[in-house]
Amino acid sequence: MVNIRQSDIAKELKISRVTVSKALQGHPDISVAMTKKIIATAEKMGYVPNLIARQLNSRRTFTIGIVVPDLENSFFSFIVDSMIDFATEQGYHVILTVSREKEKIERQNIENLIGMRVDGLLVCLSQETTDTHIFRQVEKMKIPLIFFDRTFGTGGFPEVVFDDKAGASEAMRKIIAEGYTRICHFAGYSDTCIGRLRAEGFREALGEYGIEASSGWIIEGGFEVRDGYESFLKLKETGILPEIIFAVNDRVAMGACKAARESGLNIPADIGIFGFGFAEITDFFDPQITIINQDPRKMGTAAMRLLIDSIMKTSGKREKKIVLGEEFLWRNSIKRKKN
Amino acid sequence: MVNIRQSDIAKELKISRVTVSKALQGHPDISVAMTKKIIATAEKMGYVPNLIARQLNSRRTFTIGIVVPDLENSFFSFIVDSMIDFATEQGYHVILTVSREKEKIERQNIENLIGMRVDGLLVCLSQETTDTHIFRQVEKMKIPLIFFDRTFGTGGFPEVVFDDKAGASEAMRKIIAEGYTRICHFAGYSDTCIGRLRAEGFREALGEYGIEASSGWIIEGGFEVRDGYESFLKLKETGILPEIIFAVNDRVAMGACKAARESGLNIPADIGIFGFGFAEITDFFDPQITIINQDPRKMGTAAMRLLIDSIMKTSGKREKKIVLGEEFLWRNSIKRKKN
DNA sequence: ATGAAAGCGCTAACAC
DNA sequence: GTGTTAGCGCTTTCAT
Repeated sequence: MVNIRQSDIAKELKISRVTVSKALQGHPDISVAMTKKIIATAEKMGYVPNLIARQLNSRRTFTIGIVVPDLENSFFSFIVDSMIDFATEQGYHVILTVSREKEKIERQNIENLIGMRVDGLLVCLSQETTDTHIFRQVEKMKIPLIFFDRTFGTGGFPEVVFDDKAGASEAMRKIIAEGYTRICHFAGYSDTCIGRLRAEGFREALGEYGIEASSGWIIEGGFEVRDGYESFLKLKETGILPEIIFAVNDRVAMGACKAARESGLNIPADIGIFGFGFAEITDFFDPQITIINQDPRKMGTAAMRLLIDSIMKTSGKREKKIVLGEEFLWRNSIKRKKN
Repeated sequence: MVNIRQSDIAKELKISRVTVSKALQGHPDISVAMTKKIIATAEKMGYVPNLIARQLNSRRTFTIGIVVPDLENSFFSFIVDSMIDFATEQGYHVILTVSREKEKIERQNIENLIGMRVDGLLVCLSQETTDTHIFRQVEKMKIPLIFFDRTFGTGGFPEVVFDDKAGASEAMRKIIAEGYTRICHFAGYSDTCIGRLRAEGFREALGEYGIEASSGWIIEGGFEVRDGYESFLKLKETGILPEIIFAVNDRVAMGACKAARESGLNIPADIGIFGFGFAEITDFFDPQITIINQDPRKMGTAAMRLLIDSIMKTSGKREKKIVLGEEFLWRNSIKRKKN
C-alpha cells in the first residue's frame, strides 16, 4: 500500500479509527498498552499523518507565507534564512514566494498564499507596489500580516524596519567627530523611502555641525554596483574630490571603490568610503568597507517572532512597529584620524 | 463574514453549492449567464477558494518541498531562487526548509514535507547524511524526489549534478596550454565527493601532460575563506611557490588571494589563482577570480524541471541523472601568457 | 442546466 | 477505555 491511513491501522488491529486517532495524539482516553500497540503498528506500516486533512478541520495550517522581491539579493536570502530558522523552531512551515519586484506577481503570490490558508503573512513590498487592495482583503480575512524592510509608510499594518535616517545621521556624526568635513553622498533614488531617509540623515548631521554640503555632493543614482561606479565618475568630473564618500548601500560603495582605484586613488589613504550594508557580504571585499550594519537576521527573526506572536493571541492589538537599530562598524575603508 | 465559502455564495443566490462549485471551475454544465452571475457575487463577497479542501480530495497539492543545507550560502539561494521561478511559472508552490547541515533536521524536514503531501521533493543532502532510511520511505510513498548538487552517489534516485572531475581537468588543460606547469591545488576534504572529484581532475590533467605534482602541492583544507588563507600560509612554509593556485572553490580562492597579498605578492603578476565558483559572487571581489563557472540557476531550473516532469508522467522511469557542464571564465586573477 | 449524495483523512463531541 | 456520529470545504459521480 502506498498511503497508509489511520483507518488502515484500525482495520489491521480490528479497532475503531477513532481509537487510532486518539492514541496517535497521546490522548489520555486510550490505555497505555493500546497506545503503544497502535504507535508500533503505525510505525511498522509506514504511516505518515496527512497534515492536509488535519489542517482542513482544525482551520490551522501552521504555515507562514513569505513574499520577497528577490532571493538573489543576499540581504533577503539572509532574512529568509533566519525567518525559516525561527519558524521551524516554533513548528511552522514556510511557503516562500518571490515577486521579482513586480506588483502583479506579488498580488498573485499573496492570493495563492491566502488560498492556502496560511496562518500568517510576511511581506517585503516590491518597488512597484502602490495598490493596497489585496492587503485590505487580507485584513478582512483576519490573516495576520507583517511588513518588513519595505512598507507603505502609511501604517495600518505592523511592520519591522531599520532606522535609516538615524543610522545615517549617527554615522555621519561619528565621521565628522573623527575630523572629516568634506563628505559627499552617493544617494539612491529620492522617490524611494530608503533613498530619501538616508539622504535626510546625511543632511541633518551636516546641518548640526554647520557644514555646507556643496550642491554637487549629493549624487543621485541607483542601488547597484554600476551606479556607484558611475557616480564616482560624475564626481570626478566636478574636479574636487571629498575626503569621504557616504554610499547609500554596500553595492554602491563597492562600485565607488572600484572606480576610485581605477582613477589611481588609494583607499583609505586618498579617499574614505562607507555606507549602509551588512557584515557578511562586505567581508569578502577588499578593503573591508566601513558600514552602518543592518543585520538581516535581526530583521528576519524580529518579523517572524512578531508574526507568530500575533497569530497566537487572536486579539492582539493590530498595529505595531518595530524599528531596528544599526551598528556602526569601523573597517579598513576609512582612515581613523584620532584613536 | 471572514471566510466566505461556496455554500455562502449558494445561499446568497439561493442555488445549490454544487452549481457554485461547477461555475467557479468553468464547467460546461452551467449556463454562461449563471456562471457569470456566480463569479460576480463570489468576487463581490470576497470569496477565496480554500486550496486545502481542494487538495484533500484531489490528492494533489501542487506543492514542491525543497531541502537545502543553508540559505546563507548564495550558491544555494540562487538555486532556490531559480527553482521558485520555474515552479511558480508551472503553477506550483514551494515549501522551503533548511537542514543547517544536520542529518536530523533534514529528516525532520522531509517528514514534515511528506506529511504535507507535497507532490515532489528536491533535496540537497547535508554533509552529515549517511542514513537512507527516510528516502526509502519517500520511495515507498511514490513521491518523486530529485537530489541536486549533493547525492549519495549510489544512484537509485534521479539527480542533477555538476561535472566536477571534467570541469577540473578541462580547466587544468587550459591553464597548462597557456604555458603554466607549476600548479598547486588547495583541495577540500577528500572524504567529500566534491573534494575528491576535483582533486582527481587536477591529477588527471597533470598526468596527461607528464607533469609531476610535488607531493606538497595538494593541500587539503576546508571549503571556507579562512581555509584558503591558512592553506596559503602552509604553502609559503614549503619555501617554493607555484605559478598558479587551483582552489577547490571561490571562497577558498578569496582567502588565498588575501594571504598572498599580505605576503606582498601581486595577483596576477606574481601568482595566479583560479577555482570553482559562480559568476555573481566573484564579481564583487578584486581581482575578479578566474573560475570554472557552475551556474546555480542552471542547476535549479534543471532540477525543478526534471521533478515536475516526473510528477506529470506517473510511470516515467525513475532513474535519471543530469550532469551539468561548466564554463571556464578567464578573468583578472590569472595572467594570460599567450593570447 | 441544476442538484443530491458521497467521500477525501482527520478530529471533536458525545455516547456506550 | 472505546466507538459512533458528524463535519471541516470542496469535487465528483449520478439523478433529475
